[in-house]
This record gives sequence, structure tokens and C-alpha cells, in this order.
Amino acid sequence: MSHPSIRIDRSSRLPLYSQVAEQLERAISTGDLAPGDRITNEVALAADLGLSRPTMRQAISVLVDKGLLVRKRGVGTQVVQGQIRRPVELTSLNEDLQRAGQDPHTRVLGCRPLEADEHTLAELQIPSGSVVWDLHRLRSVGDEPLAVMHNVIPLDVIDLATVDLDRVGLYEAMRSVGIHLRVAHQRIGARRADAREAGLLGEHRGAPLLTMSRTAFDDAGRAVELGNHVYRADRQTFEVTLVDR
Amino acid sequence: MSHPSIRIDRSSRLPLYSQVAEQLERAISTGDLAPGDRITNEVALAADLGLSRPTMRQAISVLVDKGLLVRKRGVGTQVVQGQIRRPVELTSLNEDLQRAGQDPHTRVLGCRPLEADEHTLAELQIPSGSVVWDLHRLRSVGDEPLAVMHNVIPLDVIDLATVDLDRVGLYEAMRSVGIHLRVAHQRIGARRADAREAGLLGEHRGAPLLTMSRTAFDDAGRAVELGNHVYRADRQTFEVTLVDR
DNA sequence: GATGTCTTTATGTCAAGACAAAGGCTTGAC
DNA sequence: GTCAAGCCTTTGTCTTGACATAAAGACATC
Repeated sequence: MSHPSIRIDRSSRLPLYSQVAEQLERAISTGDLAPGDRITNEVALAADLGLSRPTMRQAISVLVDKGLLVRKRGVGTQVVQGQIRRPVELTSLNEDLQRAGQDPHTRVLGCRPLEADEHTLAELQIPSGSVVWDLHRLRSVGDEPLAVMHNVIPLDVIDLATVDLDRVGLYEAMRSVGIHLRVAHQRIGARRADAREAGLLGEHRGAPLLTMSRTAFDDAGRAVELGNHVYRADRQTFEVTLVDR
Repeated sequence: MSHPSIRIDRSSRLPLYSQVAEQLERAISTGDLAPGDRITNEVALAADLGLSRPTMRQAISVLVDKGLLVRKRGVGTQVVQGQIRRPVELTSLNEDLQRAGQDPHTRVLGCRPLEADEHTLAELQIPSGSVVWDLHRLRSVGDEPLAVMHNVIPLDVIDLATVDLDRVGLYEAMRSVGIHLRVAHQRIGARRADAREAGLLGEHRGAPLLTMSRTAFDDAGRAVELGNHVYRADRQTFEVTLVDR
């Protein structure tokens, strides 16, 4: 029954449950809370920290949803026995790489308005005849090409002509004009590289590629981006954590 | 501002928030709640149904976490504009296929105890020298081979010798001995088929395969299963829904 | 010695209320 | 006519309190 030391700051604008969740997560990642450890029960923890039980419970729920803790009624809450993995998050690949200490850069292969085809209209739920941005980019790390990225974005979402996409990530640009991404559906598959992809990625034609198609929605539920990316299979995998309720 | 009709049954053993969440989800899937619709605010909904606001909020949270609804402070809660997709869940592929109306069958290629190697020991967090089940299976639908599956399971988790794995799914078998899966880490990638895989899957050597490695944990946080599966890329993709909090 | 029942412990569910903060709209001043 | 201030709506956060239910162990009984 491990009892991590947690300090809360009621003057902070960060929510209390969030402060607790962060410190619990840090305790797990530093090994302060070891895999298999049972943490103090919710009621006692809440009392110790001067919090109400729902608040404490919400903090724990954050980590349960992340797959770091498991709850069992009548028993307690324990740390999952797995090593910490960084799952796919709703951030751009660019930001992922930057955080990982890599030095990604991006070359714009093409960016122009285009009349949307049937499939695009359906995915983005926009009226027939709509015009969208058609953006092709190549992402690399150092000298190594990593991914060929194709994005489709409704014209009224953002004016890409005013954005320097060689230097600014797409998601970063969208955030800067007040678009908050909330939900994304992704479909991950694999196939052979065609001639164009092989050339861009420095692979042979027919090499296995990891494919990812994404539809992203903002906080008003509107579809704001379509992504259709292919990755060199030897350079990229996707991590996913599933939690059963 | 759409106001779905919801009935709650206080005598049911199903939690109230769960009843509401289910009916809301059904309203969305039937189109009763259309994409883009704003639903009645939490306070009014709770009052109408005779529930407290936290309970109503919990119900909505279920659907927000599933990516069906988005909330925006000061504005309201809206239905996401995307078509409904069935994401990867913590069920076996076998059950997924059965639900989809397919007729999957499984052939056991090999199942025997084996001393665990370094990597397995680390992933399962078990002491050096431990013995594990080493299970190889081929999954098909109709005449079409679909996946080559390799699982590793600690000996003390379940006695596979007493299970008819040609007829019973692995997860089903584990549930029947009281093991409740709660969390899984999955890593999805791609590579070329080797000779053995190509033969089993009816593909050419070098064909692109979708790979999935999974570590699954039970409700006590213990690692109980390792999966290392390869899928024919033309027959399988993975759906994932990401939600930003 | 095996089985069943009670007690303890901890999470699961639910209620009622309060204040904070963000977004959007209206109103008013300049 | 434009911009800013203020108001209203709605979700976000937090508190206190209560009862239900599953798991595990202790205990008594057969």
C-alpha cells in the first residue's frame, strides 16, 4: 500500500484533480510507485490531501483511462505491470518528433485549392462543389525521409496561402487561428509503395509501407482535416493503449 | 437544440448513467440525433430525467470519450460530424469477426510450454527461468487465411492443455477461468512476409503484412498475455479513435 | 477438513448545491 | 459605424453526504 507524497496548490489555475493526476503519473514514471503497488484507498487519500472524494476519484480516473492504473472493487487500485509507453495522441507527428528530441523538417510538395471529389465530400460532410486545400508534404528526420503526407482541408477552415508550411506544423497553424482539435478517427493499414512514394522515401518500389488515414474534428464537431499518410515501415510504428471499462 | 426521448428504469441493475449513455448512443446511430445537432444542456436534461447533474454529466462523458460528442464551455454539447466507426476494442479478433457476421475459424499450429527468453521475461515482468505457453495459430475466414497469431502466456495464468483452442477463443477461455482483461498496449507496424508466413497466408514472399504486438493486463495489473500477430494487409486494418481532453 | 456465512474494506453509483470560467450576444459609448 | 464592456448561457470544477456492491478474509458450523 504505497502512499506517494503529493502537494496541491489551491491558488494554481490548474484544476486540483489535474495536479494530483500529474504528480501520480510522475511518481509512476520515476518508479516511486512501482508496478504492482497498491495505492492508498480513495477515501484516505482524499482526506490526506484535503480534497473531496469525487475530486480524488477524478484524478485517479485520468490515470486509469491512460492505462497506468487498474481499479478493482473491494480490493483497491494498483499500478499496471507494464513499462510506460507513449501512445498515439492527438498531436501532429511533427510535435511528436520534436518532443522526442529529433529534428524533423518538412518540404511542401504542393499546396493548391481543388474541387473536392465524392469521397472527400462525404468524409468532410461538406456540400457538393466545395473547394478544399490539397496539400502534399514530405517529412524527414536528418537526411532520412520518413513519410509522405497528403492533407485535405476545407477552404473556410484556414487560409493555407498565408502559412509557411515549411516551418510551421499544420496543427500548430490551425491552433493559431483558434481551431481546437478534439476528436480524430484513424485507420491504420499497410500496402506496397508505388513508384512515386518509393522515389520520395528512398525505398524500392513494392516496399512495405504503413498507411494512416485520419479524419479530425474540432470542438464544434466539424470535420476540419483529412489526412492520408504513408510511412516507411522500418521507421514508424503506432502505439495504442486500450482500456476496458 | 435536439432533445432525444430517454426513458430510465430505476429498478434495473444497469447504472443510470449507463442507461442514458446507451440510449443517447442509439439515438445518434439511428440518426435521431444528427451530426452537428446541439443537445439540450446538462442541467435541463438532468431535470427532465429526474437525475442529478453529475449523473447526467457522467452519461455524456461516456460518449465524449467514445468520440461521438464534443463539449464546448459556454456553447453546449454537439454531435460529431463523422460517420460512426467501430474502433479497436479489448476483445479478441475472433469475437470481432463473429459480431461482424463472418465465420472465423482457427487452426492450432502448435501449443507447448517453453522457457521464456529475455524479451518475454521483460514484457511479462516474470522471474528469470519462468516457463510460458508458446501458442501458434492460423486464423481464417472461409477459405481465406487472414492472420498468423503467436501468443505467449505465463503457465500459472491458465492451463491451455485443457482448452480446445480450435473451438474456443483465447480471450473467451481466459474469461471462463476468471481473468478479466482491463488494459492492453498495442504496437502496430508493417513489414514483409517471410517464407513461412507467406506460405501460411497464401501470399508471395515479401508481400506487405500488418503487424500487431500486444501486451494485455488483467484487473490486478498483471501482464497475462503477449500477442505477436501478422495480418494480410489487403484484408485487415485497425480503427482507432483519439479524443483530446 | 471442507463449506458456507458474516464482517471488513474498497470501489461503484447517485444526490443536491455552489461557484468559476469561457463563449457568444447584446448594449452602449464614442 | 466600430469597438468595448457587460450580461447570459453552458460547461468545468469542487464539496459534502449517502448507500450499493464486489472481493477477501475470519469465523463458525457441519
